Amino acid sequence: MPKRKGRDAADISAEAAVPKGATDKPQSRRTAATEVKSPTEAKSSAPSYYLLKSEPDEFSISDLASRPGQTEPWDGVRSYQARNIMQGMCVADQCLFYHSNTKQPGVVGICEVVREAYPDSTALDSKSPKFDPKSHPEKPIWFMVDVKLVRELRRLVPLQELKQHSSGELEGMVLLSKGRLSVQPVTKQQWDFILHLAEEEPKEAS
DNA sequence: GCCAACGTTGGC
DNA sequence: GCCAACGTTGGC
Repeated sequence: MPKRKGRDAADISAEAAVPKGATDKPQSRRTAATEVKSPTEAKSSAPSYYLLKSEPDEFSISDLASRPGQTEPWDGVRSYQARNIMQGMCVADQCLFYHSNTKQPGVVGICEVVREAYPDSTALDSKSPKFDPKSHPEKPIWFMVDVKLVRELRRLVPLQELKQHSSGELEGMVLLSKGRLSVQPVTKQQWDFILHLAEEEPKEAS
């Protein structure tokens, strides 16, 4: 049952929707990824990396851990930018699970894409708080992917700590510049660095 | 197609 | 709970 992940921008009102061309075609796979892959590499190679935000009051990493198969649709995304990025996701792509809008915002775990973008059922369900009357089964506007827990991190890596590296290893990280985007690409370098931080002892802020 | 007003996200 | 940042809307 739908719970919303992340609160994405705004209920989009009536004709707001559907920037033309945006709607029906999941853009070619991989375009949203951070690194452009060579044609030979394009299909079945290294995963791409992302960050997914969720408010833990709505859906936390432990909620994911307790789901059957530790798998859950990432529904409720209502921002075109975020949706477009999500539509670029492929099975086996890796995602940081980020807790937002909470006392201790930060990265808490890793999950992976186990099903690529398909229509978001909460947008089609008139009883859902995330219902969007403009989305139709034949012509859905909003999409979700299924994600499966890979593991929880050894410790929460706080946003505050990530910011300390904003002009170093994490320079250019989308989280640090586009705070509001709830589905974001992450580079492999950023990914590796954050996982590395997660293995360290917590350092107190200075 | 620019851009001011508006509304929301999300850190603090 | 405040409010800055920023995405979206809609007038022109």
